Amino acid sequence: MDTTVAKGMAVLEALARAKRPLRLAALTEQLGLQKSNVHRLLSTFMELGYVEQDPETSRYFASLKTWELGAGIISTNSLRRSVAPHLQAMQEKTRETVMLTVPVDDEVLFLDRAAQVRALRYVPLNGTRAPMVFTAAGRAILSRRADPREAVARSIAACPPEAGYVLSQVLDDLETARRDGYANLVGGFTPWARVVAVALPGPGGAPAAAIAISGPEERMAGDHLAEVLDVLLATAAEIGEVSPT
Amino acid sequence: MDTTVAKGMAVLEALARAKRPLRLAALTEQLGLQKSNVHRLLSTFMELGYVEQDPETSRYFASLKTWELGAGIISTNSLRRSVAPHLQAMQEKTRETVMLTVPVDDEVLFLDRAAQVRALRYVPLNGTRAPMVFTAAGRAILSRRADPREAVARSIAACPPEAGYVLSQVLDDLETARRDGYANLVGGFTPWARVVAVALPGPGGAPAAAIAISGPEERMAGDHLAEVLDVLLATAAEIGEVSPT
DNA sequence: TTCACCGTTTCGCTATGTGGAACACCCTGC
DNA sequence: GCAGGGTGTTCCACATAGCGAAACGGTGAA
Repeated sequence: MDTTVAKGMAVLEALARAKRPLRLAALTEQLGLQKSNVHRLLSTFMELGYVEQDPETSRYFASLKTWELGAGIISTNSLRRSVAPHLQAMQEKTRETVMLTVPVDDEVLFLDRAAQVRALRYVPLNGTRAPMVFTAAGRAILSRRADPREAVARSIAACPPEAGYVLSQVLDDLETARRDGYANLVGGFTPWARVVAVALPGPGGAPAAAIAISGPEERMAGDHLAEVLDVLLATAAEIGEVSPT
Repeated sequence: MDTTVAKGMAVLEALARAKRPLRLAALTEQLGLQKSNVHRLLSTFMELGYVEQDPETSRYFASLKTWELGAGIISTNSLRRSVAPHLQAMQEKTRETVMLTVPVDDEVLFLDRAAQVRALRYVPLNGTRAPMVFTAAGRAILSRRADPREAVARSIAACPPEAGYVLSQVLDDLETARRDGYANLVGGFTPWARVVAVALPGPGGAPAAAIAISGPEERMAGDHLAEVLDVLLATAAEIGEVSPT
């Protein structure tokens, strides 16, 4: 284990997560490292171009080069590339917001989305995470897992207590989702919306991703909801098996 | 200078840039490092979650966690956030592809774009770089610099020789762009397109970004081109000064 | 079977990063 | 105006953490 690299990545992560430039002191405290240590790491990153410093406030922030790093990955991500056109098609057919997510250790990660421009701000940004049971996509994935009990319990613990999720109830919901072939959630991570989602199997059959369609609760009902579900399930069948990387 | 971190970032960068998982041997050769050294760095990154290994081929690739790192940055990038709505408006008015770029050491970095779905694949991906003089956006920025001669020369050297750019000619073009208030380029980084671009001033007046509109050469002419230019210049005026971070 | 190449592991050496402390520079409030 | 606490930055002796040559074990081709 290369501790210097680990510390460095912790610094970069902290800067990337922060909404605004950070003081050196804030970083050292947050990371529990030595002042001089953090300072040298920051100097190194600045020399490499990954971090910049506001000359006035001498606060540090991650540069666009750090963004480039990730942008290169997502552009070659085979899952996103293969599903993207289907997302577009679904969006055009339903006129609702559609999303692609993948499971990452008890959370779902929002990978891609397609939406009308005006609706974009109501959708989680690409790169955000949410507890699995807090989203329809996560529930669709869990409902396809062999033994989700443990993961569900951990995931519930990660949800805000106001959600009031209890294990038995969520497990029942998952069973329903399993039978129906899709998950249906209202009042989760996007409180204003009803979201329906279906898991995409990876090689071996285990769920490797999920596609979801989201809309205002009052609109996601009746005939329109039925139509949305048709599109969702048909698209999932069309995509078939995906490769998780 | 923290050499371990520098080596680590070089490894991550190589993995992120690669289109497919890389062999250990390929990495060591490409980076000129020791086999065991690269191996330990990779192990560290795997432990941290930034790198994964294909269990069958034992090839290494950067994980989605690496993408998350950058995704966090761009979502809070004030330049992109403030310009994005203007990009959308320009796209809707002109029906052409519009882009936002920033200069990064003699290159332009594509930050954001708005396009009709079908046209998306003809546009550089977010996160791509191109030599400044090879793009209209870069030329718009250079034309607003006090003394671009040196940067222009370096940038020409970075262009493919087939482009056949010569210093005096490019400097003339820049002078024209300076007079007109916009750059106009055909046959550059996107060979099939005519691109017009205008620089956005940062605090202090130095150009800090550029917005560009791109379309097929035959369509970007006559009245339509005039209209496109109107929209471009009006939007730039509307945006005014931007903050470079 | 042999050979060549690959990823992985080991281990002694020393170069390298460590962290405590001192420094220089604001501010702010007495 | 001057002491005080707060910055970010620099310094340096020490020991540890990373280095790299070499050996190992597995796989596939000749």
